[in-house]
Order: sequence, then structure tokens, then C-alpha cells
Amino acid sequence: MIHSKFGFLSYEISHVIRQRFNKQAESIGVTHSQWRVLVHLSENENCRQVDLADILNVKPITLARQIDLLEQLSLVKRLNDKEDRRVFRLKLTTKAKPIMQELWQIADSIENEMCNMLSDEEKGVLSKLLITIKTQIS
Amino acid sequence: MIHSKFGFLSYEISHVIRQRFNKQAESIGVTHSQWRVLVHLSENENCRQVDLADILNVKPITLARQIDLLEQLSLVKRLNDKEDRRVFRLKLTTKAKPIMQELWQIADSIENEMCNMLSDEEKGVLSKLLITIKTQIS
DNA sequence: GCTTATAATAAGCCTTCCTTACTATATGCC
DNA sequence: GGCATATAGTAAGGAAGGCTTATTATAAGC
Repeated sequence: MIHSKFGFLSYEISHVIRQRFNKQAESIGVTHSQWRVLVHLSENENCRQVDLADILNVKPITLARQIDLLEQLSLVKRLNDKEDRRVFRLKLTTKAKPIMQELWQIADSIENEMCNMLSDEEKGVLSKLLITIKTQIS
Repeated sequence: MIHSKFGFLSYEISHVIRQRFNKQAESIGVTHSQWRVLVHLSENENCRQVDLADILNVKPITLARQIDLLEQLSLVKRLNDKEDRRVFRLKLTTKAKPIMQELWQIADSIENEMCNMLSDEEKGVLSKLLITIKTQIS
């Protein structure tokens, strides 16, 4: 028997996605949370840590730890800001680009597998509804 | 800018739901994960731990810890099985019933708040699509 | 110049989940 | 009966992701 509460459904589905992603990306050494950091960073290159933390909806210190790990993997670089010496600007390294392609393949394959009972139209509707909710809460 | 990947959307939405639930249910002393255990248990009373763990998609030891906590709160009881002495049968206590009502109110209010941009019809479609995915992966 | 605000980090904690290994019990087979 | 194998639950320990609180360095407003 499957529970229909939205809170449980979204949790359970994302839990499975994360589990599968973490397993498949283990050899690369990137977890789903770090992957999320990479993707949002790629869409906001040169941003400050505090901005990226806000986008990710986590506290700055939480992001700082993830950046530490990504910097150890040479996927992200902290650059000093010229105008404000408190600030680091975040950049993806050239090494990150091909690795992100691999990770996109993993993410896409998991997503396709999970949604293969849905038509393209249904997938579009689902995305639209989730985006509406996401917009509402952010 | 909001990312449209399904994996991120479901994660980000459930993350917000859990944060809000944990904050509002803090005084009761039940986290969202424990709440999830309670709800699935209420729909499968008298089940074994191993069955419930399977339903929740976690390892038996993970559930065992959560049952420990819920037993400390006197919300759940482990009963010895007559026929198989390895087995515990799980039951909600009478104390659990009114507390679960409170928790349902919290969960429902969070959900309504999050989905208040959606029509009833859209909510129905969303549930249906998520249930399709959940069924597919379980 | 002094106060207040901000960016990043440190320290330390909680929750959720995992892997591995163990105990006790049940069951199937010779 | 007696042994091998499987199963239910737990213990120990750890990783990941998140939090709160406090600190440091710098910026900016009055």
C-alpha cells in the first residue's frame, strides 16, 4: 500500500534518487549533495559562497564544508575578490567540465529510469507543478 | 533561477517540508523520519520490524534505532511473537493516537501552505504522477 | 574613529543512514 | 536426531549532511 501524502512521496522519491546517484557516482567521489553544489555553481559562476548557500537553501557553513571537499577533488576553486577581501569567488575548474558530463549522464539515466512510465507530456506537467511549488517556497 | 531537474526539485521540496515539520513538531519530540515510521506503522499494525524496514526502504538496523526512540516516547511497543521467538510485532500505543492527530495537523498545514498555488485538480494530478513513479521504483 | 553589518570559518553537535559482525532462533535436509 | 543455512534483531562504529553558536577579518555608515 502506497501512501499518497505529498510530503512522503517527495521524500521517498528523492531518497531513492540520492541512493542510486551516490552508488553510481561513488567511483568519481562525488555525492548527490556535492553534485547539487556543482550544478548550481555552474549556473552561477563567480558567485560568492554566501550567495550560493542561499541558492542551495543551506547555511553558509554547510556549503563551506562541501566546497572544501570539492576543492580537494580539484573541481572547484576559491578566488579572492579584488574589491572585498572578505569574499571568495567560486569557479569550476577545467577538470570539472568532463566530470560533470559523466555525472549528468548518471543523473539523466536515473531520472529516465524512474520516469519511464510517464509520457513526455506527463513529465512536462510534473515538472511544471513542482516548479510552481518550488517558486512558492523560495 | 530555478533548476528544472526532477531529482533536484523533489529533493529541495522534501528538504523544506522536513525542515518545517521538524521545527513545528520539536515540542512533541518527533522528527519527520520518526513521523514517517509512525504513519507507515499505523497502516501496517502488528508487522515485524523487518517488514516495516522494507516498507520504509531502510535497513533493519536503521529502523531498530528509530523504534528505540519511539519506544522511549511510549508511542510504540514491541510485542513478542508467539510463534517465532526471533520476531517482534510492532504496535502503536494508545498514547500515540492523539499525538498522531496533532502531527497530522502539522503535516497537513505545511502541505496546504506549499501547494496553495495549485488547484485541487492540479494537486490530484501531481499526486497521481508521483504515485506512478513511487510504484515503479518499489 | 567608532559601531554595526557581513563573509567566511571553527568547533561541536544531531539526525539519518550505512556496513560489518554478532546472537538467537528457525528451518530444511541428511 | 543433528548439522547447515537462513532469518530477525541488535551492537559498534562511521560517513554525510545539516544545524547552532561563536570567532575573525573586513567593510561601511554615521
